[in-house]
Amino acid sequence: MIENPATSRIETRSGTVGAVEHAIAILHCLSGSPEPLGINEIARRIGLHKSSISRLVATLVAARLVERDTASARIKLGPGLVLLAAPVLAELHIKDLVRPALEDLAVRSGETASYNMWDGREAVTIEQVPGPGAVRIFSEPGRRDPGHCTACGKILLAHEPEDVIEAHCAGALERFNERTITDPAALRLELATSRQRGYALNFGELDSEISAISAVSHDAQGKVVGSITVTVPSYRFTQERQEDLIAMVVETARRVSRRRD
Amino acid sequence: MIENPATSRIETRSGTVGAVEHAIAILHCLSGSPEPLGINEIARRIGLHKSSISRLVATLVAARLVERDTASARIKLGPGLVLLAAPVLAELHIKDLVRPALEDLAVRSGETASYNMWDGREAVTIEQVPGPGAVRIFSEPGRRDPGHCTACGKILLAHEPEDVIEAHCAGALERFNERTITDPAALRLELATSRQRGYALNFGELDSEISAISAVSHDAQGKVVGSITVTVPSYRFTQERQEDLIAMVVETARRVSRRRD
DNA sequence: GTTTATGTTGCGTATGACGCAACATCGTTG
DNA sequence: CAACGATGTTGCGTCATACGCAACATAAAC
Repeated sequence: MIENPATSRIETRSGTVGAVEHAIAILHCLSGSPEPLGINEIARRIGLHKSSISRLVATLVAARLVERDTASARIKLGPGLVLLAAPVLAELHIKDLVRPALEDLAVRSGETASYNMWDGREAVTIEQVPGPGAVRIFSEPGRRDPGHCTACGKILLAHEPEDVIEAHCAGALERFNERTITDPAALRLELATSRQRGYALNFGELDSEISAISAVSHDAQGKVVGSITVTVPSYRFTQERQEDLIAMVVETARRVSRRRD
Repeated sequence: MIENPATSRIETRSGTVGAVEHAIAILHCLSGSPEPLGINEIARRIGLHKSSISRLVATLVAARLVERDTASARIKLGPGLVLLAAPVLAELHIKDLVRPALEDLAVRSGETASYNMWDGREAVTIEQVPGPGAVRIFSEPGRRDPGHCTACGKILLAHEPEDVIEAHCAGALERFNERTITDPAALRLELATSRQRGYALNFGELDSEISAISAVSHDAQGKVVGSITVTVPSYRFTQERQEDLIAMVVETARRVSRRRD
């Protein structure tokens, strides 16, 4: 029903409930935006009528999955999500396993360390520990990184099923600078390489001043759940440091992948 | 419209979208259950047909808000919730403000400290730091505590709007032992007292071996967002310790309520 | 004042969400 | 091994309802 270019896409699959898909689209839409959105803005992005969005939002507000910003009356994600996510977070051992590992990594590497997960479209920063240096990379939890031009995005995408990778490569690969990989074939190769060597690199492909290394972590069943990333100012990303940093990232990723719950 | 004891209730309000309410009911249902649930079990609790639940769940699975347990194929909350909650958690300063405060409190009090939020029906443990002692209270994040017989439940409920309090007092107040407050009038008084003195106490009203102290924390706008709780084995909850513990809890709650974002 | 943007609320219609029942799988038990 | 029970998915018809429209409210812009 749509051909709106820059929208959070809706595709009415069968065997699923449309209204709920729309509600979820709203959540993703808000999650993708750094600031609260108005009803009209959401309607524009999703491709539904104002009135429908208004009612859907009212439903989500009642459950506190979203809330209205006190000042602007615009809509943002709400505390109800934290309540629902709490047991999942506990099971993922974010606090007692991932966070200490990130702190350790940040100290040893001297750079910002983060933990990311793949949301089906992009990599999302879940947890982050800034490096000790004066010049440091800063990124808020919730930040989203594209799959074709960031270290965490590439390594997480590389571990998705083949059809997801294919769809992504075939889609629009936005160019951010001359380093960005925009050729589908080149990206396919890059992902395959990253997957088999166990880590992905980013040489300023999104922002030329920022480089990074990322490796995936597994859960007790061996399923990929997230990735450990170190983000480094490009001018510090020298040949000799790369080896050490890669080793640290890979080792940290393995450490948080501990067997057993 | 409720006479079903152990169900996540549905009430079809106007101006909202029914199907989405049902999907949210499923999430709450799963959140309330310590273990994964089958389609039939969910259908029973929500009061919808198997087939409807099946389709709703399929929709939620596609968005990874829920997932199927690898072993049992039953349904539990999924990692997509973590992705959505990440930005909200950051804004609530759980990691950089609440957690350190809890660690400090756990050390100083020698008891388990936790942070809880109200989900509209019960108090939910968001973050928790076990005490240093050999005998310690343990509670998983995601754990839910009733509003009429726990410290965090009482203090959070006491700060809800008047109609919520009234509805709760008028509802079924389950008796767990001889200390549980089951008289509506007594509960109303208890809540009012707790609110005005700034903290709530629990003298083994849920489990006679467990006592607790809890005080609310505010956000930058002064709105109540959660509560700080210390949980103490009842045999250690002596008169002389109470004063000190109360002071610590109240002070910690104020500390995490810092003005400023 | 006029004008533009933004959000909520009846209202009719056609879409689709629900319940039913048949069909698959399993796991269990005699 | 057959027979059973319990569980989950999938057409199918129908009635509820989610959607778009348009009018109304508010508020901001110039």
